[in-house]
Amino acid sequence: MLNDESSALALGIARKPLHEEVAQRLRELITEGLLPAGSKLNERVLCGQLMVSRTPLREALKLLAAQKLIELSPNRGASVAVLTRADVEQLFELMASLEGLSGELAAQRMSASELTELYALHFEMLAAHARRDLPNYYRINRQIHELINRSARNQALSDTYNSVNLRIQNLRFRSNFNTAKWDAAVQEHGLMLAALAGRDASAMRAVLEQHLRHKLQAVLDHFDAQAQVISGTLGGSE
Amino acid sequence: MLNDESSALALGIARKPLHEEVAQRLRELITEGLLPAGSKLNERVLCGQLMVSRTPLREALKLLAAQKLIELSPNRGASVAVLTRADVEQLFELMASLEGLSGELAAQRMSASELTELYALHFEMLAAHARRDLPNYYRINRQIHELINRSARNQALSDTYNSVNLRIQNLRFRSNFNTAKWDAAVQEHGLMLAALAGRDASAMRAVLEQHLRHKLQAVLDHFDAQAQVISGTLGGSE
DNA sequence: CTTTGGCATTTTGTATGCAATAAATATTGC
DNA sequence: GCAATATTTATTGCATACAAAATGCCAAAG
Repeated sequence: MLNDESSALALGIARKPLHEEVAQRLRELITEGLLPAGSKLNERVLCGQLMVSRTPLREALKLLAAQKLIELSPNRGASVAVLTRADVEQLFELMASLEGLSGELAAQRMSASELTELYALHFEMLAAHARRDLPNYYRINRQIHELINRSARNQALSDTYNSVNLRIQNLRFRSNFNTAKWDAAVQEHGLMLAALAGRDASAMRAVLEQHLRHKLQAVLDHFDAQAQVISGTLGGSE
Repeated sequence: MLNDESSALALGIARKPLHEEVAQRLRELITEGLLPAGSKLNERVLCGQLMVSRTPLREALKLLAAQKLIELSPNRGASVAVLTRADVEQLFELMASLEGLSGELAAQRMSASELTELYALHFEMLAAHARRDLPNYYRINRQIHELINRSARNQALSDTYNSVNLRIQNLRFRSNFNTAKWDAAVQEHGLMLAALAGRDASAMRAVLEQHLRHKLQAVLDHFDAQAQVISGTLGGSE
């Protein structure tokens, strides 16, 4: 009854399982912030909004819970995962190591054509930076890190990286981003390219780990500022 | 930090969701080798064996698929994940980095009492080694690595470590284990303790990464030997 | 006024039924 | 006899019904 044929407009082949589509959509809603951290996920309501029955929805929720994007309490349903300050620090600590390994391996394994493509992306990024075009900067930045990841030639690493990245992605978007930090980040990207071109694996690791440390600092600054705002809401002038 | 499992004995009436129990049981069956790699998982059959209906079973399967322990093909069901040689190399490459980070952090953060406990476990392990008691050696060895992990004070790291470890655990159990390699492993454990006692984070990382490289070699030797056996089955004497 | 016990409602957990897809088998044409 | 196709069978995907648990409400006792 709820099976809508209008969405199956493809050539009949390659239809993804419904629970995967649901999971993907929910992931988007969470990382985009439309489902804020801590918000409760009522099954019946979500079924209505996503136009699916409870079975695929519940299967999707199990998936997201395994990725720690949501939390499931027995008999009390699901809610979007909330990250404490400690969680953020730990996730970035892990992420720094993963990026470090990724960069190290990429320095050893990246092909010439990949390096060429990376240079192209780098200059695109410089352009976005010069224009102070933040959305494009983020987009290209992500492409660069994806390319480095691919060049590391380690699927398990990429999967793990992406999984951790999902959990902190919404924070990264919302972090403090003053000009000084931005300039520093761009400069670090220059060092990354130099390390990769020189096949200097340890230098690459060092640059990426520092890159992540700086990013953590920006995120934590924003985190603390938010906490300040929330705790000061009662006394604040609104 | 109290998790769901550890607090289960609080008031006696904490029943775990069925899909979690099913997932745990299936995980055991896979890592123990009772469900060998590549074997097909028929839902109806498993329902009969585990005495549950299809709904919690399917939810459990989604969980295991997210952890890459099984693979789901649309409309064709689930099968236990098969690791290629490349998969094994990549998983160990990642694992080495995770263990390295874990050890590095543990060297900085391990408490005195944890270090004491680690020494105790170490000597127990030496005893098992002296007796050539492999099962106990494995058990204590695992406890040691768990303690190091706990001492790293990073839940996200521990979770990731455990997730990756699950995928290669069955291989580790079945790897080549001649006396020379065993002795070398025990010696490396001695170096680990020295590094931890001396709070030498980088030494700790180095030891653990080498430890994993050696383990990979043992696993790959066994992997290749198995491949040899399988490809030679036709010409072998039956 | 607070607290406690029980009822009603809501929400989650599990089982089952039906439809759709893929695999296996039988059948027909050559 | 073989290949291509129709038909049967088995298995997964999805929806829904029913059961169990939790939440909220309200009244009654202290």
